[in-house]
Amino acid sequence: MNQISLEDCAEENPSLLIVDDDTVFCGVLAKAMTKRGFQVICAHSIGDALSLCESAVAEYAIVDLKLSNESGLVLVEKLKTLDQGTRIVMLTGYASIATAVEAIKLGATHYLAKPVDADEIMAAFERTSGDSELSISANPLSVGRLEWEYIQRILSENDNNVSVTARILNMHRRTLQRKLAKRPVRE
Amino acid sequence: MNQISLEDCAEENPSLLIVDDDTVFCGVLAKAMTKRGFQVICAHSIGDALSLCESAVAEYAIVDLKLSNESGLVLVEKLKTLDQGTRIVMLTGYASIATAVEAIKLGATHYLAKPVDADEIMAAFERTSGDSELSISANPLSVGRLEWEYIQRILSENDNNVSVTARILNMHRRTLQRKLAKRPVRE
DNA sequence: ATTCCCCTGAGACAATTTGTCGCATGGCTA
DNA sequence: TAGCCATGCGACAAATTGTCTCAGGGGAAT
Repeated sequence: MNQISLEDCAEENPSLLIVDDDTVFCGVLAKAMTKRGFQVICAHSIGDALSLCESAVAEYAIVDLKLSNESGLVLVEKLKTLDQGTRIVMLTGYASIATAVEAIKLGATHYLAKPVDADEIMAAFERTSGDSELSISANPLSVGRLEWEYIQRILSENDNNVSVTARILNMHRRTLQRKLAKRPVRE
Repeated sequence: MNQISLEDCAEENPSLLIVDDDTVFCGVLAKAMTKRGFQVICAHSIGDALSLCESAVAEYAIVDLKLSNESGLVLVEKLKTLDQGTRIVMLTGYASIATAVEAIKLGATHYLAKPVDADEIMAAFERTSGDSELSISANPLSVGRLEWEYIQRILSENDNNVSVTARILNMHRRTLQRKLAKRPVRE
């Protein structure tokens, strides 16, 4: 595939903030993005990220949804507050429609499910709403996937409280814990 | 639990546009929403919906993603162009993260996967970004119940062919057989 | 009529997933 | 500090699934 370039940018080397608690992943991605012309900085927690942004807010950001016990969503919100123009791509291994909706509403530019490669992230940064012809998938979600999406939705509607969600869903907390620990069903 | 009310609205009966090519679903939903105080109008295609909006744009809208061979996404875009204030909930039996992201970027207020009930839609209209405090989840379906509803839908969409449905749902035919043999109850 | 092909119901048994309990930790509040 | 609740996680039994297999029942093409 062809590389998507950011040559059009006024800046020579746009700044990019990568926030993920997985240091290995962070490193790999940092390298790939540096090669694509970004000036990369990494952070592994919301606190780290914010202090790094004190001096200057990054123009681009890649934020993981699940940061240890914090939610990347709050970081998205804060980054957007600091600078409306920041383009943020949310990344996660536990993708769900519920969190995707939240992320976009909070101002994320795009939302991608891991695994992703650097080119996909580049494309996500470039994307503007409506410019893609989305073919509507003809096949419904698998039951496993449906369950995952539903659980994520109820969970987010209940402030991520596992115990409450388990009670509402009429399932055992232990079971919910185990389901949440797994990756969403491959589609 | 307690019903979510829209009493706060200036209007006595806010107008609601429902767009779905499934006339049966449309009818059922229209009835449910009327009971909840909306002045409901139904449309079964983008063209219908737009001509209905010529005189006055609805304050609320429920749009199905898959309208025959059209995409509900373009309708979302148009409705938002006509009136930025319209609150739109996107609905679909073919949910995906990609379309959810697109819908929100185009201005939809929320995005829900079928099956849903009227109370969930009410909650979606109420919901504002990031704010999960007023989570007044009515009485969501239990996961078991959700699965049952979903299976029934896919099954009927496939002419009650158990084998085909099992493949689509990515589950074993034997398992589907067993689930179908059980009572639909379990709330 | 016979052969394919696909659907269906159902038994049996192993592989997984859940239901339950229990326990330790940590935050919040009276 | 005690009481309450949420959370993570180990352990083991109970229940559900995954697999395989067999025995029909149409329908369509030969």
